[in-house]
Order: sequence, then C-alpha cells, then structure tokens
Amino acid sequence: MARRIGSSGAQTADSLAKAALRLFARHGYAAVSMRMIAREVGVQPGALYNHVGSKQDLLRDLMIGHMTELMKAFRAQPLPEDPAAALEAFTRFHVRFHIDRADAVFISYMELRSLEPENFRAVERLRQEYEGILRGILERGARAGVMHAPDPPVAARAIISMLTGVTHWFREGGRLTARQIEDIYTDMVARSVSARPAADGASAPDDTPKDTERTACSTQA
Amino acid sequence: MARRIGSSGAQTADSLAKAALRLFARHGYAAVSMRMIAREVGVQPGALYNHVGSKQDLLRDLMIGHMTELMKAFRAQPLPEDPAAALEAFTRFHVRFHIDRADAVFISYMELRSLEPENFRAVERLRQEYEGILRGILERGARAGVMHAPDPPVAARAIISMLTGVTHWFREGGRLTARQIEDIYTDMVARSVSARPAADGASAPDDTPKDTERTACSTQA
DNA sequence: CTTATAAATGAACATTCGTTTCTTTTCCAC
DNA sequence: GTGGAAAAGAAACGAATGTTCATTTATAAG
Repeated sequence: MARRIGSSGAQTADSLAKAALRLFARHGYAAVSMRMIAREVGVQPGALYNHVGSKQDLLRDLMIGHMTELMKAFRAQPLPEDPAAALEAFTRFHVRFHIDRADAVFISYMELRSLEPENFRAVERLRQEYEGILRGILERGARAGVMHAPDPPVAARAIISMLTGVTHWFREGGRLTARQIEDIYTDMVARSVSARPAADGASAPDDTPKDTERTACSTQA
Repeated sequence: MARRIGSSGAQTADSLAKAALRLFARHGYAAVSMRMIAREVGVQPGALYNHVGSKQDLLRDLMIGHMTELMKAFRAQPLPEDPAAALEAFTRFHVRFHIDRADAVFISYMELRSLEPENFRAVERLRQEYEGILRGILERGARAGVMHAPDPPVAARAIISMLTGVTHWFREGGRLTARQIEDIYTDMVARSVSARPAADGASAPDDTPKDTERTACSTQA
C-alpha cells in the first residue's frame, strides 16, 4: 500500500539523508529524533534502520561525506601557482561551495561535538587537511613577499571563519546575489593579508586623505 | 520571598548558571539534561526548579545576560571618533571579551535556534544592535574615505564572523597569548577594509607611498 | 524558643527517546 | 507464475526526558 511510483530502491535512502541533513542543520543533531526524520521521509521509524545503522552513523556519514566532497571539489579545479591568484581561487571556491551547501556546512562546523571520539577524529583530520591548503597558500605568499601573514595558522583559521560565516545569513533571493557576496569576500580576504600596510589610524590621526572620489570599489553593489 | 541574603542562598543559583553555561557550550542545549546540570551542581534534579522556571528559561537568561553584558562592557569604554581607531578599539574589545567568555559566546552564536520564538527575537535584537555598532564604524570610515567597505552590512558580518571564530580554537596556555591573537586579528581586520588597494590593485586614488616597511603588526610569534 | 520561608530530597508523572523484533508487503530475478 | 531478498509496518522494549509534588531539612527573623 502507498507504494511509490517508480522503483523505491535507493530513493528512500537518499531522501533519508536529505531529510536528516535539513533537520540536523535546522534544529541540531541532539534535538532531532529518528521519528522526526521518519515522518519527513514518510515512513515508520523502524524502517530507517534498513538503511542506516544508527543515528550516530547517520551524522558521521553526512559529515564525512560533506568533507570528502569538499576536498574532491577543491582538487578538481587547478590551483594557480601565484599565491595571490591561489588565494582568490580558494576564497571564491569556498564561498561558492558553502553557499550552495549551507545545511551541510552548518552541520560540519557545528556538530563536531556530537560525534563520538572515533568519528570526530576522522572528520577533524579532513578539516585540518582543508585548512592546511589555505595555510600553505599564505605561507607561500609570505615567503614570496607578496602577502603579509605574521602567523599563517591563525590567519588561515580567521579567514575560514570569516568565509564560512556567510552560511549564517545568506539567503537566496536576498539583497545580494551569490556572485556579489563572492566578490566582496574575495576583496576582503585579499586585503586582510595584503603585503601593503593597513592604514593604521591609531597612530596616525592625520591620516585622512585630502579627499577622494567615492570609495572606489571593484565590486558593484 | 525577596529575602535571600544568607550564605548558601545565592550560591547554588550561581553555580547553577555556571554549570549550565559550561555544559550547554560543551554539548549543546538539547544534549544537556537537567539531570546532568543537577549532578554538576551537586543537587537533585527537582531542586533546580527552586531557582529557574524551566530549561528554556535557563538558556534565555544565559544568552540575554551575555548579550547585555557584552553591550554594557562595550559602552563602558570610550569609542574613538576616528573611524580607524574606532575599528581597532572594536576589534580588540571583541577579541578580548570573547576569549574570556568562550563558553557564553559559543552558546550565544550557536543556540539561537534552540530559543523559542519570543526569546529568539529578544536575543536577536541585541545581536543586531551590536552588529550595528561595527556597521556604523565602517560606514563612517567609508564616508570619510579612510576605509574601503563596498557593503558595510556584509563587511560587518564578515568581520564579526572572523573575530568570533577565535573561540573555536583558542585555548589558554597555547602557542600564542591572548594579546598576540588580539594583535593579529586587529591587523587583519584593519587591512580587510583598508582604503588602500589590495595587492592586485585596482583604482588607487591618492596613491600610497612605496614604503611597505611600516608593517604595523607588532606580533611575531 | 517559635515560626515562617526558602531550599533540598526522593519519588513519581506522562512523554519521548533510540532501537529491536516480528510480521507483512513489495520488488526483482528466474 | 515462484522464491528469496529487501523494505516497510506495527508494536514494543528499557531508558531517559522535563517537570511536578509532597515531604523533609536548613536558615534566619521575631
């Protein structure tokens, strides 16, 4: 009764992952019950266990799947030799990838604590691998003298925090398009580690320029 | 009723909040039971309800208390007129305040979704008020031509995301001191909205001197 | 002291939790 | 068609959930 139209084989397993992803992202792992997921999928709670070993397995698979996909997608594009270009490529990739997968990102950065130790280590290893890519870019840039990054590990984390934060507020159809966001972040990241000094107003209050044209900006608003 | 002066009177209520804060931060609101909190306080579960109306009230009080304290602490210090100096003051304050209260920060940024609608609105209003301060600084800086912020609302969020991220990894006694972290972030934030162009260069009015030696960052790890 | 009251206990309430088990239904190769 | 495997339904398991309540203990004022 109530059979699906097509063959239902992998269909349920897929919508299970999708439902769990959305619910975990929205309410958090601990606040989501297997019964909620079952209702969302349109199935009885017990039936879920034909496709997944446990609730914890579900979370682990989602997170490892996301991180693996992240690494794969990043490696699928060529990384420019030039550090500045590489940084821009990284930034644009990160923003675009994360905007498209806000739910998965949210979970991956938020539910680390919900993972049992062994699963945590597996995900954490992937996360550090990704972070290492950015750190490497910053180190190369600093060595080449084209970037200012007094502490690449900290800078890498700071940048990733900034970029990932986009998932907290960006909504499709808002004031800005994804491309505009991408441009703004790319600009900010490039500047944040620019080899040119910042305008240190603290020690130079006389710093105000005579006057300039409107803030020249490469990113249209 | 309003008696409460005794020795152990407010003691339990206080350690209750402390215990809840740590547990919520560590495991998440939904994953923490009143029984866990009670055990941490050293009391039976039912006794908690002499000091708090419900688990949800506990979360709301923690979050509103934190945000209120944040606003109060910020307003307690003078905000420089000069936009660049104000930005530095904001950055240093934010990093310092958040490093000292990693647990509360974590909860406030993480458990918004665990709040019931009415409580959510109350906290969100405080959050936007704080965000508005930074946005105002960026707008003033851009208007004065000393900052490059094509979209102050986005830039404000990006910066706050970056700064708040410090609570995810900073641990006292690590490789860097809190002051060093503070310096690094201050430098990055100042650069990220610097009126001077990034390395790839675009329009540069009133060009910058060639001296790149005044790297104002005082931290070397 | 007595007395009022705040706080803690210990047990219980009705729900909900993740998961298991058994049975029935659906699907696909033959 | 038949047989067997995979998936779903139905019901239940023990444990844990937030919370209440009557009772006892501690505390401070009069």
